[in-house]
Amino acid sequence: MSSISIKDIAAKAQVSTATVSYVLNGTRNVKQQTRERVLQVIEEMNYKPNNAAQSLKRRRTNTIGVIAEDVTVFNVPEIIDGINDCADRLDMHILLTNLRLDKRIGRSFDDLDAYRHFAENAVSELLSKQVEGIIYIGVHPRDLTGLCDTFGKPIVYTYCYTQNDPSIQYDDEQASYEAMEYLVNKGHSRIAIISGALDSIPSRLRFNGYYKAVTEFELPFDPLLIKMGDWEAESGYRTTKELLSLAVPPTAIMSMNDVMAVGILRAAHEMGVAIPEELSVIGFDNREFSEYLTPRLTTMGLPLHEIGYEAMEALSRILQGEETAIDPKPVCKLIERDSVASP
Amino acid sequence: MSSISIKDIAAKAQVSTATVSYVLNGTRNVKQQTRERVLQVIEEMNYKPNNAAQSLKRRRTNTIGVIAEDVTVFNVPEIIDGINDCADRLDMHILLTNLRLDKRIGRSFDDLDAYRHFAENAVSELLSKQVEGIIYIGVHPRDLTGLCDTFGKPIVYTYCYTQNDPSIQYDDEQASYEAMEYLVNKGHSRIAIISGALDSIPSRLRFNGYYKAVTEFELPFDPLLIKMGDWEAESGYRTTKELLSLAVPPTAIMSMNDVMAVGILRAAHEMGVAIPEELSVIGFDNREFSEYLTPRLTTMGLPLHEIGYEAMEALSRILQGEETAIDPKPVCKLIERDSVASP
DNA sequence: CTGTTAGCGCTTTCAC
DNA sequence: GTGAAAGCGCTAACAG
Repeated sequence: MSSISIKDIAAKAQVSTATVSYVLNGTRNVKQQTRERVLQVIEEMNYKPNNAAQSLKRRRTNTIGVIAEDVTVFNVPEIIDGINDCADRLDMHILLTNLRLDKRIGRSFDDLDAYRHFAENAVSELLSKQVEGIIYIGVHPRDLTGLCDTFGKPIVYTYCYTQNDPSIQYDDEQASYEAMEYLVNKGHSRIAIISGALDSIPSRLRFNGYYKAVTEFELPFDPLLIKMGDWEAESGYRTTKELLSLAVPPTAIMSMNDVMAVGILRAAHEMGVAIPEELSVIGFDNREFSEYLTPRLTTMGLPLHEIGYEAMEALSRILQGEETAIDPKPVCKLIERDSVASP
Repeated sequence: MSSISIKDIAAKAQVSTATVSYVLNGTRNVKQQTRERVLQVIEEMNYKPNNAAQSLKRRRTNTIGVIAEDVTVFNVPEIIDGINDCADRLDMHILLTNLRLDKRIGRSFDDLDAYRHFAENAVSELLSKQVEGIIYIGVHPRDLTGLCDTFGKPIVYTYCYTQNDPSIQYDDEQASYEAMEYLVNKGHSRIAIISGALDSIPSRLRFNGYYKAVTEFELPFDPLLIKMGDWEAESGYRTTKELLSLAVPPTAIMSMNDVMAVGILRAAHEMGVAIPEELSVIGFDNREFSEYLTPRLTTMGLPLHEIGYEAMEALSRILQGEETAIDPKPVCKLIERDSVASP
């Protein structure tokens, strides 16, 4: 604890503590000469106002809490970065809590009870630290209704949602549709899709985009081209083998994530099918590894930075008591690389 | 600001604020019945003690600051996770500051002046928030001496260092040596190495390990097997083409990072050299993508979680005033996958 | 076993 | 243009 306080500054500069406070905050006019003297003493003594005392007195902290389900999961750091970006601009401060869910409970996301405890503790601690609002970052898009109570403090969810609170999510359906549109424009019509786990929201939404594209572009609809994966590479591998063994195989495959696309690449390689010459592949997520694959994977990039930024902005607006204008959902952006060609 | 305070609880429970404080902190014996009444009121009113007031009074925050140069760089999240892990055990709290260096100044790491400003601000803010110490996480191992002054507060650096402060770093030389040892045990003796940028510390250290292995295992020393890369995939690609064109090409290549290993794989593929049958490859860093390459890359994994954990522990010991026992450096761990075979 | 009260470091009203 | 002093919410010494 830097034991040097406003009193020390006041004494050394031969003014009252009030005056020191005034020059510090610019709350009132202070004679030029006095101000300079104070400033100099502050500088000399490396004085830093005690933020706890300030908050206590001001009854404001200008701080919001961020609860991250797990900072080591791929989507989280970039979202945090977006929040920081916006918070810096708004001169807001961030208190980050890492729930460490992946390490602590593994993948049992659906069992709210398994981690309610952690979430409640995090909220409680943040509230105790007088945050003015909270942003909750999920590791997987899902319904978190009833996870925890914030006792009236505003909360914004991102990369997940609840039925009662505001949340910022990117547009999965549009992304899926746009990926299809890209493939169609390249000349494909026999396009297969490999889904993620069926009980997941992004899977459902991305299916919607797929069907919408199939309908709008009047593509031949063939149920054989629809495969159920589980987000893991192995499922991409297995289903691709099936797909390529079809009497009339697809000319393109859209994978609901990049990891399964790895399996697609592997299966095609083994079967001597050249990508993109004989088979186009498009992934989802723009994971870091996607550009290191051979061929470099074309994929839908998630607007992670943007949803973080928007979440912060939304929370800030709520704190200002502004009308919650419903912004358009941030959209995914296609990253064109080398795994797609015309058939 | 949850306007409900200890006074409200005291009034409703018909005791003094002191008593409330005592039951809250267990600082003194309170009659069972009284305690229960107080606890119940607290529960009912969702009372959370104001942490700012507590800190002010206690003159302790139990909080340390963490300055991350950039949370979106691959090594940082896992280090943060390690810090969290240890902090949870020690019942310490973390204030995380993200400098966003990668986005703000790009890769000009060596120009301290370009970001001194950001670092100083971060320290200043943290000090103002009464942190008891600081951990600084770099995005690249390098000398940061003179970056910023912490005015006497203890600071521990990790994934970077200064000449005057404690720092936690993993053992690069040992890792490089061990990778070589692994290759030698597999039967290789003509082992090439592709370095990172020459002005970087890890490059130098990893060279040391290489030379040490060459000497100890009495490998034939051939300068032609030593290639200068720059950490990027392209340099791995280029140098591998040179290596494979040698009169007597190497049977194994050790790459100083996984990204350059991608270039190696690509070059070998183009030249029709099978990995691992005709050429073994070992990478460095265990980046997420390394297991998605074909073949899955064998690589040296960095003990990121561990250095975070150790940094927290070291700082804690310093705060306790304990002797700074010099711990052994955390060591890298070989991740055996499919890119290495016997020649 | 419980209460009274000073005071942590700061901001801000009121007075001059 | 400046200062005195109250009080933010809490803890802990002191008193009973």
